[in-house]
Amino acid sequence: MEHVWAGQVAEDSKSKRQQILNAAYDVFSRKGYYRATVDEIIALADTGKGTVYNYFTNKEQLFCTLIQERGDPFQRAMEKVAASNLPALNKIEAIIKLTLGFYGENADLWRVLMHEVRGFGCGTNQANLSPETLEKYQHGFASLIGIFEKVLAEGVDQEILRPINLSKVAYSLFSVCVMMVYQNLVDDDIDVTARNIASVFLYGIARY
Amino acid sequence: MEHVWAGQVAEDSKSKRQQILNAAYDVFSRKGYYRATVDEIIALADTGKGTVYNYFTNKEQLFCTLIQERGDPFQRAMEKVAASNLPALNKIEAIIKLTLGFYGENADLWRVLMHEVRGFGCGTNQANLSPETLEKYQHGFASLIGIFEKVLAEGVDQEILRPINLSKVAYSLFSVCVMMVYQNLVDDDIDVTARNIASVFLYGIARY
Amino acid sequence: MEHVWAGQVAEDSKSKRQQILNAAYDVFSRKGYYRATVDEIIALADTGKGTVYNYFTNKEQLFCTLIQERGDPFQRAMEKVAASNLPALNKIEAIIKLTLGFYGENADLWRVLMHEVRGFGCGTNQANLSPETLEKYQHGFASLIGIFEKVLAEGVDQEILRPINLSKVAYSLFSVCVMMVYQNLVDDDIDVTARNIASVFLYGIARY
Amino acid sequence: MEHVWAGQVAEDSKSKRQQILNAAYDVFSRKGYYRATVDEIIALADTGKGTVYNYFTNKEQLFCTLIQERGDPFQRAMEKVAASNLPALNKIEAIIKLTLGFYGENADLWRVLMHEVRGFGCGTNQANLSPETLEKYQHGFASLIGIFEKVLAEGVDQEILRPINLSKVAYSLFSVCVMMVYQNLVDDDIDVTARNIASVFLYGIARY
DNA sequence: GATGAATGAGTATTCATTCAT
DNA sequence: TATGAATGAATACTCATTCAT
Repeated sequence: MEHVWAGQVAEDSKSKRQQILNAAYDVFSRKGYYRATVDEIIALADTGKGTVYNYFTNKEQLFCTLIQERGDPFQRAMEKVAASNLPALNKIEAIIKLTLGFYGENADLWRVLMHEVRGFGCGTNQANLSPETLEKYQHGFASLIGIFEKVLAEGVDQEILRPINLSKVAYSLFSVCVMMVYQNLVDDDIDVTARNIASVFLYGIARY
Repeated sequence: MEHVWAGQVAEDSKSKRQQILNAAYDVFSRKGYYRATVDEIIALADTGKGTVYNYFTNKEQLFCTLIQERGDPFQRAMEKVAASNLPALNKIEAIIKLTLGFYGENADLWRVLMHEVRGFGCGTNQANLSPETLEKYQHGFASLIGIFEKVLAEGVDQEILRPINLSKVAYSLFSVCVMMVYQNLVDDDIDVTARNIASVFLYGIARY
Repeated sequence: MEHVWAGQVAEDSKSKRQQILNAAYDVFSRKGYYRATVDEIIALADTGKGTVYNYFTNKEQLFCTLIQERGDPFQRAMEKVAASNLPALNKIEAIIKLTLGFYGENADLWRVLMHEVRGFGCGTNQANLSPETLEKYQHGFASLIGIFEKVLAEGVDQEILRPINLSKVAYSLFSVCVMMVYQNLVDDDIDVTARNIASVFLYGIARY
Repeated sequence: MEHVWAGQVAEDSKSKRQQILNAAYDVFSRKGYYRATVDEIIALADTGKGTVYNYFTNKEQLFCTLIQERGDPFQRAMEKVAASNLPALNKIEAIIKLTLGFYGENADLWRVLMHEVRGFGCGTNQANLSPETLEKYQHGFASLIGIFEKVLAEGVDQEILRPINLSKVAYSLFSVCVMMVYQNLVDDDIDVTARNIASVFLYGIARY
């Protein structure tokens, strides 16, 4: 696409893949999986159509790569917090904060993902994505919730929290985080929002 | 239409239109708006293609009819509870219960609706549905949340609840209800789940 | 459609056909043959869809009936003038006048007809109308031109006109009449326009 | 695209796009705009359906391209004659000849165009083509007639022609040309026909 | 590697016509 | 006779994917 000097070419060939990923992020976020077209992606990435298929076997695999590259660091960060030796309550606040931060940054793309993986991991799917892909993300989602559960379990073990249904509360906490993000209800200072969420879940909204 | 015995007539009068609506419910629920094809709907409804367009002007209008016919009674039921003179806490539990019940019954279709109306009412849309339709449902969603807020506000006024950010808590409560439904975490006895959700929000999960 | 007294019914059943024809005239004129829909016609005629097919076997046959009912009187009027014993020049002016008048009144519908009968009667058709229908109108058109020729021939025989190619001049005269109508170049007093057209053809536009 | 010998290249560079245009010319000419189907065009052009939409945005735009590519040279040729310094009478004959030639070669397609642009530029349209397209061609038609008028005006100015209604005669001349073509009344030697037409208009058909 | 021309399966929608009442 | 619900063939257009250069 560029008839320039060699150095440029080398850089270009390295960045082609990234250019495509960046463009794909943009387009998938704005249009959703189905309405995103390869044509729009290449226009934005300034590449040829074939190039996409050199790096990615599929529209689907392109999408998955995107998800993975962005999601993995988050997953690892969450696991790191869970494995740390912070006090239980601090851990709870920390994972809330991480979750708010991550979804805040990736709101649009993850909204798309969530729809494609229909209903946060359940059901009778016959979606746009292949069954294998679907399963993968459902699994990933489950392990994310697992982290919430694990942290909550610590609180229960340490008798800081009442004996609760871990799974339900984990899902609830997660859903509230996501909802706050999607409704633009997260304060400029994420810490504040995280603390508020934690506060509601810990102490409730009733007087006394 | 048929000079047969009453039972038949009753079935027939619902006939084509209802058959189509039922089939559409099924297909939209399983496939989402975009992937749902009119062809599949008519195959399931056992009608000709033209028949769909006799009763509905559009794929979109078919979808909207579906949503409206199911959603309106729910909305009204919610408003009725809000307008009742139950004690504030009972109202809260009641709207939670209604919400769990409604989403439990319409889980799949409302999942689809929520995706199309992107992220529960926000954002940079370029969806499958027309802007007008979109706006309508965003408005409907907002008024649903409004009911949660109103009921919570009563609790605050009556000094049963602490002074909270009504909007945030309303969204939170709603999101938890929906999440419970979508994760199949609702007990056979909805009352139990409703009470548990209320309990967590009111008194928190911390000991003391 | 009306639950009225018998007399009315009798009138209605007679007028249904006419109502449909009137509506059809309107719709075909405005939309052309292809874009005219039976639905629009019945809406205008205030009849049921089936009724159209009681009186007319086809959309095509409905159109043809329309053409015939309007065209036949014109054809006969033309023939009458041709058979009259007016002086040749007066005959020419008379058929010009008749033509201007007829096309003026039926401009839109005849525009449609002319298109369907592609190119005033020639060629490699594969039109909307059936071959038989086509042929019929091409024949009708030919006999119309024939009348022009016949009248011109009289002029030549009587040595009022130079020896000309009758056919060419006939077609020319006709085309000018139609063009005047379609371009709204016909004066309020048709006689004036007819005389002008005759004048140009008879004496030319050159000085001397 | 092909590293082959020149002849091949020439053919190929015209290749798909031109194949489609040729096929489209054929089909539009035979079927008219509405009945011409993209399926038939691609069958004739021996291409895939998508290919058509790579080169043309629309069925309409395909049609317009066809018209433009053929019509523009004619329009320019006419303007050139009008701007030349031939004697007025020769100009008249020349534009008649050009018109006969052009419509002779493009009879079928222009018949279609004329119908779509309803009645040579008038009226209550609700056509198949978009309003913009329509307007464009109505304008093009008007400017064609304008050339006739201009040339006639010269004759009047030079007192070769009587003071006539330029517009009416212009339309008349044009309509006669077109009619001659559509009725296959043009002689093998176009000059002859052109001279005859001019002769009738200039000197009339009456003796003396 | 990079490209983009070519492809065709897939989809919403229209509308003349039928036929049971 | 009048009706209109039901029908399905027909049609423009989209877009992921391939492959020759």
